[in-house]
Amino acid sequence: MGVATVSRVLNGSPAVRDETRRRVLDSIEAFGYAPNAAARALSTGRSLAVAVVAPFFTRPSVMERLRGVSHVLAGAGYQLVLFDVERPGEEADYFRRLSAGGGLDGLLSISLCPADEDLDRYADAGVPVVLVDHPHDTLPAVHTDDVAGGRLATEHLLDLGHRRIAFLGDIEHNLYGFTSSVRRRAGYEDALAAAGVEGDPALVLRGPHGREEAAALTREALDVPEPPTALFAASDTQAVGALEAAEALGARVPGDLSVVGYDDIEVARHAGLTTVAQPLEASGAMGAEMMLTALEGGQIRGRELPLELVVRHTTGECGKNRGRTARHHQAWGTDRHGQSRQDGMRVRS
Amino acid sequence: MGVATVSRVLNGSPAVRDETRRRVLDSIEAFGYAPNAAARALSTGRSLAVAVVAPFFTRPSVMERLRGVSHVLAGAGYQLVLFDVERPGEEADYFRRLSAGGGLDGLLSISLCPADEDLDRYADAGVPVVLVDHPHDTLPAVHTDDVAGGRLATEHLLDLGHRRIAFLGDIEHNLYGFTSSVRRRAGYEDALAAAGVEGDPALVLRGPHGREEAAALTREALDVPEPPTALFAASDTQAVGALEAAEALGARVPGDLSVVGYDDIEVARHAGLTTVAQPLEASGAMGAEMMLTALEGGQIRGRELPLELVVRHTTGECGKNRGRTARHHQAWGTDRHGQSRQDGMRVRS
DNA sequence: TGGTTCGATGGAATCGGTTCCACGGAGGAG
DNA sequence: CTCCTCCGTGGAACCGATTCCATCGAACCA
Repeated sequence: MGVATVSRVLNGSPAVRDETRRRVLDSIEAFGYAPNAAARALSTGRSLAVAVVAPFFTRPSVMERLRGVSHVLAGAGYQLVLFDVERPGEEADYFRRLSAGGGLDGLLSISLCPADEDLDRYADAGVPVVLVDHPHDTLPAVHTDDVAGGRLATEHLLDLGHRRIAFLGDIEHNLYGFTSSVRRRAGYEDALAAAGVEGDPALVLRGPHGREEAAALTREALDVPEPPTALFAASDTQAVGALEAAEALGARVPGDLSVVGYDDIEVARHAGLTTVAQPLEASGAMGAEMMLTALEGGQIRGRELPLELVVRHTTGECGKNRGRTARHHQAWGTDRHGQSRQDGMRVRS
Repeated sequence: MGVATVSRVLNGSPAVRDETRRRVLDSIEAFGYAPNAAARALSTGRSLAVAVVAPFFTRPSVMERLRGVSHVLAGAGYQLVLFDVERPGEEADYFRRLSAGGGLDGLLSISLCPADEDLDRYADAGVPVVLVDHPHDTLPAVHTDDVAGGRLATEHLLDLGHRRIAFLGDIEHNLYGFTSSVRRRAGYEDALAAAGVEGDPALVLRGPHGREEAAALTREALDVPEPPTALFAASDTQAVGALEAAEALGARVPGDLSVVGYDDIEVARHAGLTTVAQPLEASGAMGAEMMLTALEGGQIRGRELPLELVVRHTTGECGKNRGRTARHHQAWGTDRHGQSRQDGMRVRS
């Protein structure tokens, strides 16, 4: 039994007699032999591992995407190497190091994008790059139409009769390079303009991403003579912060303030939040599928996923002071009235 | 410039003249050279990667532990290879495959434990194994005293005058091999016995882990002539399910039902849940530190982390029908009364 | 000035696979 | 019967690092 034959058996080559194959497998069993992954990687030039870079713990939505990625990669026998971006700027480090021969077969980036310089190096090295939740001109990306999403949310509020609608989002040039908030705001302004509502700069709130920060901004915005009657937050996390602020000020939701979020993360379902839903887990799964195709040498193109407005219990008609205080809406699961809290009415974009 | 010199420069060997080092670095820059990770791994026998196996998405507490692991490993320049256990039994597959030369330097298992057979193979291969959230006789493990935690929670309820105290936990022999629920229940029974309260089998609720399942069990348990006045859940997820059930039946929390959870995951802070807190992120970090020590050839021993009872707003004195309906407590952040919802009173174990 | 030591450097073996290529034997055709 | 083909198998080169060991030169001491 030469090494070549053993290798052929291990790799399922058909050019081995059945009897030989059996003999080899028996010996492998007897010796307790296990192939060395590093040697195989060196020889084949493929490590069967994909790097996944993202701010996993900073943004809950990213976790749900990761779940889809993990499922698909594991199913295909690929290893998932996790690079968590804890602080802004850290991702640049990862991207640089990975482009310098990290030994990974592919790079999947969630909500972030490598610098052009690094992208060139990936291209030179033949390492495919797939983006999830970040549009790109040349790279294959799984994304949604943030502008349409912003419009969808704002139109919903306009339809309910609201005219003083606040926007709550991220700082425009944040250090992570997140850009979705900017586009969602563009959709918000499109919708306002289309409805002939003049935008009020005082109603555009922006700050670092986070529940607390969002709550602080909302408290300020509500504590004025003529507060907004509705608010569109560029993420569910920020929307939840807004709900918290409304509660703190004794404002009823949706009676005094209607709130729409974005993403439909798990907490939105629990909070009964009306929100723009995008398929989070599916986006990760799709990104991973694209990565697999690219790794097999196939051609891939970016894909856009659909958005859906999920109407739950934090939005209502303007002026009707029905509704309870905000905290009443932060209830779990189904209520006694038969209707499920988990799923509200769904409206396709 | 021989290959040996280049290698020495890359590995920071002092046996290189400064001028030579500079010349080598210049050439590396000029050629855009990047070392091959697989070749290095083959040559050194170390891949600088650690496998982390856990049911990440099934249990929120595991995510928080992962965060600690990720931070420490990244800081030490190790790669984190994620193996998510989606379905019971899947972990056995992973453990087997990894023991068969996965090419990883170490194995860190969260809430799960490999079979003895696989452990033997890891030992033979010289691959260190560290357990987090799972006690073990021989393996180094980061764990807490679940029995003491169960006692802590139950004593709190007893101190408040409760006598009919229900326990809500996992099926004893669940397919994942989780055992913490069993030990927490032991602490619960210890505390009852010590207080001279006779246990009632009808008050011991067990089912598959999950919010919905917990809610269903609690609904049944409350819908009897003489329902329990308090409930200790073996996890926050289950406790939240119990809160949901209480709300559905119109039971006030803590007026009609006091609820204590376990873990202190993020949702517990938001729900104002009284719970037994354990340092989740720190447990992951500690496990990773231990792994690093083992990888450097050091000796490591298991460590026990402290528990703490965090009293928030879901527990109150027995018989006092104060309190609002359950949903009132599911509020975010701080309220207007000055006291922070995030942190309740803390009681050391 | 010659010999010795020490530090810097380069050549070559090594890790453990995959795969090209050569070889041997069996079977079919002329 | 001989030749050719084809299939199964084994030897050896190769992937790209690390590292042992030999070599070379300079410095130091006698």
